Amino acid sequence: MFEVLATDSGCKARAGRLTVAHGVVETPVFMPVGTQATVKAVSPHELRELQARIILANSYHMFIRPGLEVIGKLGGLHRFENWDRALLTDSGGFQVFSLAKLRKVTDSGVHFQSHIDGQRLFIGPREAVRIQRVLGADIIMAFDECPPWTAAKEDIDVAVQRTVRWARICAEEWAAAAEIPNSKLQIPNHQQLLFGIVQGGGCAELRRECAEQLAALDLPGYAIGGVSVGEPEEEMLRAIEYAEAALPVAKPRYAMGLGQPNQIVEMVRRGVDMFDCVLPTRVARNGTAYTADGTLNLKRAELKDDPAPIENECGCYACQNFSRAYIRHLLKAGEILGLRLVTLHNLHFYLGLMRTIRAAIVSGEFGAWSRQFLERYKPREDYE
RNA sequence: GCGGCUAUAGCUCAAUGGUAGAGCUCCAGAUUGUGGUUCUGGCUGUUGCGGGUUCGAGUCCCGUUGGUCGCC
Repeated sequence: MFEVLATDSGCKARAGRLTVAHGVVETPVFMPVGTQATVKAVSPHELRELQARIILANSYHMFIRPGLEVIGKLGGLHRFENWDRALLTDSGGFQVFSLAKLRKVTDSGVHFQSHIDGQRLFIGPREAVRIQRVLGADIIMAFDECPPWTAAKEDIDVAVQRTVRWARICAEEWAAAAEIPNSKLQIPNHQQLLFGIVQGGGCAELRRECAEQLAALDLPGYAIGGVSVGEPEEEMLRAIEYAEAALPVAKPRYAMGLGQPNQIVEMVRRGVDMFDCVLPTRVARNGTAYTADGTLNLKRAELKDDPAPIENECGCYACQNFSRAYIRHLLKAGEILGLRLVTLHNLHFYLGLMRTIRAAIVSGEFGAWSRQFLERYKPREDYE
């Protein structure tokens, strides 16, 4: 299912191939985020044209709306959203911690209130796997506890122990291919790959311990979670290094929720294969485009009569057909096309970046290429 | 023509006779397992104009101009 095809001589970057039920995914890969069974502002047809090979959806959101019965009845998430390539669902762990109003965490799972209608619900490791079996994604995620970056070390320790315990239960449930109530969709177990999630905050020992415990389960892949939760960039990269060092080389590594283009290059260098991040799509909706030089705020007054495309060398639909002046006008006027064009551009940028990275690794030029890229790319302001 | 009301930031409007403000717009930022949201900053005034009263006037008085409503 996963093969490492080439490894850089100067760092841990590798080019790989991940084979799942709905196709082959070449890594390093960026996965556009489609939380509510849609990558916001773009159609599946456009995603195919952008050469997206795998996208995300979110169990938590699907579970509370429209609900599993609906998706089960409509034949699973692939058919529901008309996406025939690879699909990954997040377990809902993160959302329970970031969105739910009230929640009570016990060793068996999390009791919480829906952020939509206040309905009281429960998700634990077994529930998370069952939900994701109904949804039917190619890759499913273990149910984890994602504490805030600022949490005390004891609390992070508790989260790590729970996350490991829950991962074992998820693996059990996954292996058992249990009956799924209310589902017409029966997916053979081998068609869904379960990924474990490493927690441990900024603590080297906890990251290592968590990664080792999960590695012992011999899951098809591993994610690094508990990042993109407000930590400074350097600490984030260190957390990635701690986790990566204890993960099996032969399995894909997925950095959850990350990151900026320069951060992705840094993480590829550290051996990460898979990424998802809302930035290219979210920031597009606020009028910001990614370019090889950094971000460009398209609402800026100085662009009001600029005939140039967002980015000169870009081959995306927006850049091939429209000026900055026009796109700025659409954004200022609140027109939907503005959001769509910037989203298409940003996804084109991210997906193209990954193809370039992969080609550089394969040809042995990744070290030189990445230095050049990081030299030119001016990141957004530091977090604080 | 007569009478009433009214005139304050680009817009809509606040401000006991005591340092002219708010919302929106505009400008500049933020956003990392989603947030078309939201948040943080910033610019802008001969208070229609001319006089007067007062220690002090956006505020009170007189005149004037524009707007608006009503009446011959």
